[in-house]
Amino acid sequence: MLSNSSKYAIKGVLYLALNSNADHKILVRDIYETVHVPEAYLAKLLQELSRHDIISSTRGPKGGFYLSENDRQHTLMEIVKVIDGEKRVNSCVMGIRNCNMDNPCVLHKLIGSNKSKFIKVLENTTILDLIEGKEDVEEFFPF
Amino acid sequence: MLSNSSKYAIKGVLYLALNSNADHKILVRDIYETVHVPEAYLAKLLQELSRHDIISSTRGPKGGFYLSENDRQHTLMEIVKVIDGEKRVNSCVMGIRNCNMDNPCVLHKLIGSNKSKFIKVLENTTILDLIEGKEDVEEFFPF
DNA sequence: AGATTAAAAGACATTTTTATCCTTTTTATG
DNA sequence: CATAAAAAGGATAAAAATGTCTTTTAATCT
Repeated sequence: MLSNSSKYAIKGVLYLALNSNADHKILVRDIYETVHVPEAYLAKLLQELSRHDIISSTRGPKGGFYLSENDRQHTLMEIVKVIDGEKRVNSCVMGIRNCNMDNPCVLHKLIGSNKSKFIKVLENTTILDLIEGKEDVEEFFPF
Repeated sequence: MLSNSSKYAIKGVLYLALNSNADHKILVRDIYETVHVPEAYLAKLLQELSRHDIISSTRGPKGGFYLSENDRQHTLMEIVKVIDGEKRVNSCVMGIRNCNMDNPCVLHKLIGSNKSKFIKVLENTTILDLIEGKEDVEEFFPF
C-alpha cells in the first residue's frame, strides 16, 4: 500500500519540517541517521521530491534541503504520489483493475471503507498538520 | 500491506470455495484464467497453502485442489500469514520496528485505528463468511 | 504391473524495489 | 576568479518479489 520508499520520504520530509526553513537548510548527511534511512537513498528521494516542488533545495555552500512555508501545505498524498506513482495508492486492495465502490470486488466490500479512510488521511493531512505542537524530534523517529 | 501473492492466493481460495469440495477437485489449469493469475504462479501459491493445511489437495488422476468443510473455517489472515509471513501484515504502516499503540509513530496516530480495523477484518473473516449467499462466480473476479 | 494423470518440489528467469557509488553541475564565498 | 560545498544525475549492484519451467512423487485406472 505504501512502499518503503514513500515511508522513507515521509520521514525525511517530517525531519525537514521540524528542523529546517529557508534560512536553515539541512544536509542529507545530517538527517539519515536520525530517520534511519540509508544516506544515498534518502538523497535520491529528497531530490525527487524537490524536482516535483514538494520540498525545496539549493545547491552549493550553505545549500541543502528545506521546507518553505508553502511546502508545508503539501499533503502526505502528494509525497506518496511522487514516490510511488498514482497507481499504487489508489489500486484496489485486491489489485483488481477498475474496482471501485460502484463495481466492488469481494474484499472491497469488507475492507473498502477502511482503505478509503486511509487514503483520505493521506489526502487531508498536510506536513504542517503532522507536526503541529510537536518539538521533540526523537519521538518522531523511533527505530 | 497485502502482497500481490496474498491477493492471488485469496482469489484462488475463493474460487475453490465457490466451486470445489472433497468430491469435486479442481485443477489450477481451470482456475487461473477466471481469477486472472498466472497459472504456474497460482499453482505455487496453492501448493504452499496446501502444505500449511489451509486448503486440501490430492495428487494423481481425479486429483486437484479443493476445500474441505474444515478448510472453509480458515480466516483470510491465515492465508496472508502463510504467503506473506507474520511480519508483513503486522508491520507498522511506517515500517517502524517496535511501533505499536503504546509507542506510536506519527502516522500511526493518524492511521493506526484504520489499520487495526483492516487487520481485524482479515482475522475475523472466514472463507465461508466471504462467499455466503453468493453463487455468481463472475462477480467475484472482475478484471 | 504399467501407463497416465496431476500435484509437489525445486531450479531457473525476469522484474521491481531498494540501495550504492561516482561524476557532473550549480552556487556561495573568500 | 578559484575553490569548496552541495544537490543532481547516471550507472550499477543487491535483494526481494514475481513468474516460468522441468523433474519428481503419488494416485488412479486399466
